[in-house]
Amino acid sequence: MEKRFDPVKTEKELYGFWESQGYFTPEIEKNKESYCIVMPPPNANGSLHVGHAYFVTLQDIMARWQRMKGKSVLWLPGADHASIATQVTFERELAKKGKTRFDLGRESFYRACFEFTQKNKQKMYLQLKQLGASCDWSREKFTLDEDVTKIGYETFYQLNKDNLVYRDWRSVSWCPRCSTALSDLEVNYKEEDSKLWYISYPLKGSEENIIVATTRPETMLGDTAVAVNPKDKRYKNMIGKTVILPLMNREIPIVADEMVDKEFGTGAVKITPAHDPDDFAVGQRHNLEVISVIGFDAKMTFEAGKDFEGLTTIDARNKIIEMLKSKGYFVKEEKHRHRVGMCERCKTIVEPLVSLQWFIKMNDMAKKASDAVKKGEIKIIPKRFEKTYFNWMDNIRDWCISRQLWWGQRLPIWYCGLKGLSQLQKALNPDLVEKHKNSKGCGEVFIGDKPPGKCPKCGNDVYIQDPDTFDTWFSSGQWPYSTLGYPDSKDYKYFYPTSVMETGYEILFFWVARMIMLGIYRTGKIPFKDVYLHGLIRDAFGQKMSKSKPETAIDPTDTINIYGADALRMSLVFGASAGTDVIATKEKIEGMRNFANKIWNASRFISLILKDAKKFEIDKISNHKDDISVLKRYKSIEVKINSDLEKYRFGQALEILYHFLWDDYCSIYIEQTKDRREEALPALLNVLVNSLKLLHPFAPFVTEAIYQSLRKQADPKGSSELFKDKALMISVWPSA
RNA sequence: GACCGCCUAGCUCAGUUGGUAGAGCGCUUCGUUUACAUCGAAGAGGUCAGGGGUUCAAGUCCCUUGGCGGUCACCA
Repeated sequence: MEKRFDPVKTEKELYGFWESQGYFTPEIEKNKESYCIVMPPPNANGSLHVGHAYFVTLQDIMARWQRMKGKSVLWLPGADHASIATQVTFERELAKKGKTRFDLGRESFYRACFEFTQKNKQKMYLQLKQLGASCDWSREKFTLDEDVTKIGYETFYQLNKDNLVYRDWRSVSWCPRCSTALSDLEVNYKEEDSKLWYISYPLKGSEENIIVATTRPETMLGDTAVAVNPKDKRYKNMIGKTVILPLMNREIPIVADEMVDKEFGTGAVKITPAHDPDDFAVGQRHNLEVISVIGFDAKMTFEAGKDFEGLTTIDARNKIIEMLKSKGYFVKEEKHRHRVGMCERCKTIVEPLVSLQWFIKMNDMAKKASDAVKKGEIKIIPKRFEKTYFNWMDNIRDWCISRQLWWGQRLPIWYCGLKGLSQLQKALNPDLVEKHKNSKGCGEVFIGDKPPGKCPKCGNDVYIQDPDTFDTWFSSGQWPYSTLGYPDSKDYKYFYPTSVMETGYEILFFWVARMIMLGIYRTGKIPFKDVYLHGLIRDAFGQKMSKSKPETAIDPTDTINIYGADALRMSLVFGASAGTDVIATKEKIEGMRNFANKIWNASRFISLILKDAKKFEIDKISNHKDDISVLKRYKSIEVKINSDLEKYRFGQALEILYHFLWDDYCSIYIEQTKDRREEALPALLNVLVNSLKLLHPFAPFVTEAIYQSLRKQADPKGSSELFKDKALMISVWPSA
């Protein structure tokens, strides 16, 4: 054995050995218990960062541990096309070349994205292998694979059959940069110092006026009412009257609505149904007209009038305030802090706009998903997240699933002729409009793989597919059963429901909640029994690690090339606990590299004894008090580690091993045996090998390397109990 | 505003059902013969944020105050 453990030299070889032996591929054996983790598919739009390394480590720990415990373990790897995230990333690449997606056109853009993701996918898979991920590559899936897509579409058809799919006008958050609608979850809010402007709206045929307060004066051009609280005495006699909208000279009513807070501003609110979700709701209750003065490019529209058309919202705001001042409608302004929504992916300020979108009704699904956790069928670890989960489920809103993106799974929705497309869709897809400009048709909607040959209503034979794509979480939300080949495959029948979903707490709603809802809906069963949520990886300053700060960022591949995968893995798990963030530093990685080397050297010492030993039986441990004692101490940590692993306390288990091996085994026991080496050899070997087994899930490479080397030297034929297995990875887990 | 979490050694954090305060890194002193300097030996360093309560016993359970962070929410 070399004086130092050289991870770079050994790791690749060992991974190849495991893989070639087929250790990662489980057998489906009826009398063997199954254990399955479906890997959260990383977005195929870049390479893996330490956050990924963390989840890989945690899942690999579970997979290797359960495999050694004798279960038939499937850890299924995959990658996500990540619709919006990838489109944004790829468009940034294009922008560097001075191009937009429109320069490529939809088809070549899609093709280019596809190639981009395939390339990234290969890179990521290589990184997963470097990390030692014991996943079954023969079952690898991509969210756009034909079989996966098919299962996803079928779910949509079933939802449609169950009347859970509908298309409706709604105020949705619109990202002008991505030019797509977003779901509520895809909008992040930021507090901003702004102002509250007070504007006077004159009452028709009267000297009186009503003063409204607004944070967005530019939307006043689209006002179609003023609302007051019905209980507000100040305005009681104004309800039902008409005001003249300044600058536009439009007559709009004063309506009463409970939504208005008497205490805020003047207690009178301007209502712009087109550009505010609350106002839209008021508009629906009072049958108000929707006038869109801000377009999908975040500029003022024709409806805003010729003074403003084409201006950005900011320019329009300034101009409006000027004009209000000069015409005497401006009352005052106050400092005000309020929240603006930003696109989760590209950070552009979103615009609430009314548009026609597809939705899925969520109430029933949410109820069942909530119950599954309440009844304990699904356990969330750590438990405190259950409350967060219930909170969200109890206030669920319908899910806007249509995105005006090019990269993604196209909606399997067809319209008879151009008439079915919304104004928005026509504006965003001029090619499509041009191609079908002479089409007839009644706009009839068909949902399915292929439209009927002729429209049953009007007889027209040209159906046009909806140009929109699915929210990316619609496909990943079905991951546990779509990857396993629902409903007929052997895999599905054997491995579903899966054992544990290990993922980050930040996607509890985005993903975990959706998987539970869709899983129960489609399969009638929960998709997984346990949910283990890990925290974020932060840098030495407690900041979220990012590539823009290379001095503290830790790149998994670079780290592995210097310190080895085991060191990186252990550094992420050591001292960590579920749901809490982890700080990754070079020092910690070095510490773990030192630990790996420490065990290596202890083993080298034993290897040297082995070389000189004449007669000894591996399985025959002496009666010497030190030998008896070390076995006892080993046994006690074995019990603790088993109990910690059962409770998902990986950090704790690793700490115990660290101290047992370093302080107890090396510093105390090995020192005790130095003058009776041969006699102590069986005990030295026994405790070491069993400790290596316990450590293997955390540090698969060093432990396997040592095992292979000792076995080769001591018992190459595997005739002893201790070395009977060809590899540590498939040896039997020590448990009392 | 609601909910959740955090405040433990200089730094970063563990601490399972309440039972004598822990780790890593850093720091101090010493150590080059036989596994390992990616090491060894010895050591310093904490009223577990403040206050109150339950208990034979509280970092751990309850109440409360303060600071920090997160998530959710339609206040124009």
